[in-house]
Amino acid sequence: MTITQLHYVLAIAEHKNFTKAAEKCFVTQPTLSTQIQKLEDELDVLIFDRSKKPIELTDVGRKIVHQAKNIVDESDRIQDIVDQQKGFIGGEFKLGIIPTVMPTLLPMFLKAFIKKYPKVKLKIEELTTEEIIARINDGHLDAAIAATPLLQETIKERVIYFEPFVAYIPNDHRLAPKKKLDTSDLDIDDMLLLEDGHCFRDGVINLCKTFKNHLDDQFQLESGSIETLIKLSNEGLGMTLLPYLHTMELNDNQKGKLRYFNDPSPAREVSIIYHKSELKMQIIDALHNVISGIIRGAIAFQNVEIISPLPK
Amino acid sequence: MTITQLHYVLAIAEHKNFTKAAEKCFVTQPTLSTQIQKLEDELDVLIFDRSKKPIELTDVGRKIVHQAKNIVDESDRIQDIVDQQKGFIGGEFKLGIIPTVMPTLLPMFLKAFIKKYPKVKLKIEELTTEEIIARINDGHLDAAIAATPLLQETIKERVIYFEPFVAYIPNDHRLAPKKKLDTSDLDIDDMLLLEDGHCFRDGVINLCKTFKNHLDDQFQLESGSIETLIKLSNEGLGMTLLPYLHTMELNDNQKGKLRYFNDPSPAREVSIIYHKSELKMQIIDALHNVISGIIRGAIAFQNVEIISPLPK
DNA sequence: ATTTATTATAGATTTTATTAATAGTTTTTA
DNA sequence: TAAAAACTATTAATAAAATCTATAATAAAT
Repeated sequence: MTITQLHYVLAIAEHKNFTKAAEKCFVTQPTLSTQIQKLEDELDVLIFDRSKKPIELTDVGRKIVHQAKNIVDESDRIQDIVDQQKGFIGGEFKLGIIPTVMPTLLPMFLKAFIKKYPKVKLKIEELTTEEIIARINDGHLDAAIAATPLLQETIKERVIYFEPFVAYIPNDHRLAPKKKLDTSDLDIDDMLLLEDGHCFRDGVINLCKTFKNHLDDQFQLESGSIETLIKLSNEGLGMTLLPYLHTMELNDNQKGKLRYFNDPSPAREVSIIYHKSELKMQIIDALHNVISGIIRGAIAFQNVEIISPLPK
Repeated sequence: MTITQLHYVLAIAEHKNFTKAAEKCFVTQPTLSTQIQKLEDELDVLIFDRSKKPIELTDVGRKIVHQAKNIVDESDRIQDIVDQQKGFIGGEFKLGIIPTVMPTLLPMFLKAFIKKYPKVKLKIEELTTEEIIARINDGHLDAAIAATPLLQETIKERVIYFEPFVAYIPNDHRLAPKKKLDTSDLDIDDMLLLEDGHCFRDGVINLCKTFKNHLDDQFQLESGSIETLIKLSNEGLGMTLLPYLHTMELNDNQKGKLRYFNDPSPAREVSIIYHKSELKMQIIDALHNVISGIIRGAIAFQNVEIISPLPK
């Protein structure tokens, strides 16, 4: 049994197709077939059921794939150990970021990071929390920046900052006269929300639900971006809530519509999250250091109340 | 990087000598040298410091060896998974047994076990608890039978039975007239003990210490076997304590000298212990089942007080 | 029935691992 | 300090293997 064979097994398990898996492994399909057969001979079990289309795993196959993933992960860590020893921070690193964090946070730290760690090839993808969790678990992401806590057994979280919710209220709104808001002022029914799948949406709903038991499921309007929410609000279609960092680039007219919350302000917790196997931990450390160093200047709220980003 | 190379690394780390390691791996020394060099080239670090005699690990080397052990363990488990699937119980299995359990327990279960699982090649070694712990941790033992609890982070325990302590008291001893004993009757100073290193000795000391604060370190006599203790006691040199199973093969005259304890009788807990990685778990299960099935007929004490087998 | 998609097989080629013999070190011993 | 002993590294030949190209076989889809 070789580690290469295990890589092949994982690739086939993922693509359910010898030919595609072979491409991903940069070998020809017969190579893959032969190696899988050799492994199956050696173990004297069938790992794949080739009679089904697309190919399926046998029962033992499923367990073997799971174990193979362990072994491949653990063997990747040998290179990690060497890198750590040498103080080498480099290589490809796949980072996911949720949509409501991406446009504000990324410009703040990206330049500083690639300057400080030029050997890291960052591949950044905008993904929802749900997609991020799946991809961290299957190894397609090395880490991600998301709202926490996520209560995921297999994923570790390291808090970067707390970002308060700020209300954006049109001039004719019932709350416009108030200088500061309390969470009890909020009413989900005149709140503009992001569309389904955004955890910031779920955070806002959770916040409102704390003071309202039943949730009327027919919201008037939903949007895919915070910029749109602001424009809709300007049209008098309702108030909305913004993450603090989004308020920094507003013009003076828009800033006049902002209303902050009384302490403890509701806030979301933004963390760098990664698989519990802690692969590429040096790069995760580096990211955490760069981001929290930069964010410390821009945001420094202590007395906040964390709102869960999870739906329901 | 191949699993074979990792095996080579582990062998050299263990024997601190390329030539000996090569023998253990059933290859020639140049093969080993070449493979290690290839691995060192690939990782671009030195794993071994060949300037020292005997050879030493570098700092990274130590970490790599530790990780290599993980990987090799995890890859062994693939065969385990297959065996489990097939219901196959076989292969080599190295079992350690402490000296005070060996002569009584082994004859009881060995025959039944090899009859029920003829494909398992049991290799049994008599070892002290300390040796057992070391060898389970470094992988030289698959499991062992020892007195517990051992409070070892890396080792799991599965209780097989509780074995009461029984006093063996010469006719002229001050306790001889008593029908039943209490632990408070015991005095470490007229107790015949096994020599250092036996956990049964430590158990007896712990038992006596519960009622005596300071321990006089000058015992008159110490012996390496329980049979000798009985003979010494017959000579009037003091009383001694025996594990219950040892009392079953005494002759009638000797049985007359036995005194049992009032409930809850002091007892030792005898368990099958194994590394937390749970390799070869099917065989461990099989052993546990056979032994507890057999022991259930011979020993069935419930109301006992477990005495720790650990020194100090 | 024909096409398409997919895995298996065969034979040639390249790569890799292994060995035996030996060279080059370092350490031990006389 | 020289000789012997004990080790590891190197070399060259050989055996083993992994991989490739080309092709066959097979099953599903049209």
